[in-house]
Amino acid sequence: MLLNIPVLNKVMSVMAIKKFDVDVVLEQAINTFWQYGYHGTSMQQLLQATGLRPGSLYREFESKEGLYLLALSRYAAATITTVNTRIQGSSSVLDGIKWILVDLFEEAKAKNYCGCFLVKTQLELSAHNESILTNVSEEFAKIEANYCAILKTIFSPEISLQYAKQLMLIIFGIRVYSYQSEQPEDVEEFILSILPWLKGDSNHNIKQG
Amino acid sequence: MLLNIPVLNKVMSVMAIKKFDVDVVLEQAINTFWQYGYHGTSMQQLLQATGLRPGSLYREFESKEGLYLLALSRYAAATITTVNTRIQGSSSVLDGIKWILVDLFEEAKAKNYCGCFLVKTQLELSAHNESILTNVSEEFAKIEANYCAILKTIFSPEISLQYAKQLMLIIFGIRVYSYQSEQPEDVEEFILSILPWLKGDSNHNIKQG
DNA sequence: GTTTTTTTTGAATGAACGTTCAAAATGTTA
DNA sequence: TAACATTTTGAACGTTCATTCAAAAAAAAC
Repeated sequence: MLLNIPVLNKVMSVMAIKKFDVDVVLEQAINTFWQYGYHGTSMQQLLQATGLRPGSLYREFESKEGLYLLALSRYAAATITTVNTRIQGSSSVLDGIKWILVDLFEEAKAKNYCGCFLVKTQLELSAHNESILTNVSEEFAKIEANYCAILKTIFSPEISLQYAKQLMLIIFGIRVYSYQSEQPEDVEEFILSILPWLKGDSNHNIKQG
Repeated sequence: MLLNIPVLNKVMSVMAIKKFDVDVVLEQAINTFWQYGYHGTSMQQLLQATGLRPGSLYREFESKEGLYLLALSRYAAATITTVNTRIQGSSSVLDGIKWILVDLFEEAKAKNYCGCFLVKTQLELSAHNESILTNVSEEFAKIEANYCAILKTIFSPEISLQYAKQLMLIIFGIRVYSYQSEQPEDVEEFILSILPWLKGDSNHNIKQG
């Protein structure tokens, strides 16, 4: 007897099977929107990128905006996952954060560098679309809170709040500065000169200290 | 006898007088593009904002892109002017720079905060329009060079280059971070914690020192 | 195998887009 | 005032936009 898992049950009993994979389509939509922006991407482009026909796309995502919102939240979730994976894979929290920042600079060397999808959305739609923008703000808040929680494992709550704010600002800075061709010669040194507490070699900021 | 100033001469002898002031129109175009972006602004909006008719606008600026390019370079020029005015009006170079940064945070409290027109252009059109983008890159280079020249009056050339890069990155950071509602409690302290050399109370970085 | 349910198709829709240009208006010259 | 030069007007152009929906196809149910 089959388990009565709702999704599974639905697939195996009532629904006709879809030809396309929603996850794949969303990934393709992210890449297109990320590169060209909301107003800069036409439905034509999205249809070509996803291989869907208008009817299928609209049945699944309701509208261009609906598709954008889903793409955006998926991107945001992936961002936090990437951060946490980096931290867990590092020998220390501070080392992990440092590498996240170095990675951002490295990412910028790619031929089709796109910056940050969330930042681009924030700037492009700040005067336009409220429903998308509240989503972006929430995602930024989540990301900052995530950094804060990470920092709290080694710093006091007050210091963690302060450093998380610094981190967000620096990340935004890197995301925009990276469009310019000339990067600092020694990226790591550059980062440490702005965020000296990443060195972790002084102990005057250690938690409860 | 009238002086033979070319522009004046042209106006008073050959040309029929225009009803609109190009400077004013450009200012209105800047505000519209700045707020809604290139793709997010329609010619309809521009016609309404400037009060011009299609024919007049196209005769003067050739195209939407032509108008955008002029608006952009005008904005960039104003940016550098603002910076230099601030520096000249301050008791010291470092104080001037500090106030420029504080001003950026203050600016963000305005109801219709628009961020930086150049940054928005860079992000929106990075995958689209080359002719506009090369302009943006050049303007950023000019702004960084201007900061560098200012810093060279008190620091060594090497240090000035390094600090100018830091400044640009932090300014980009502020420009994006400011969209978020919660600013640091003490903005000045926040700035000094990221760019401690702005304090100017240590002398280990002084020019030729 | 027939019925029922769901998905896909893709031509068609009306609206909005950036742009044009002949005609009218305006200002200048003689 | 007549002839000329320049600017303004605004309806109209062809294109592209996001979106729709009746019909066809496909899968599931019985």
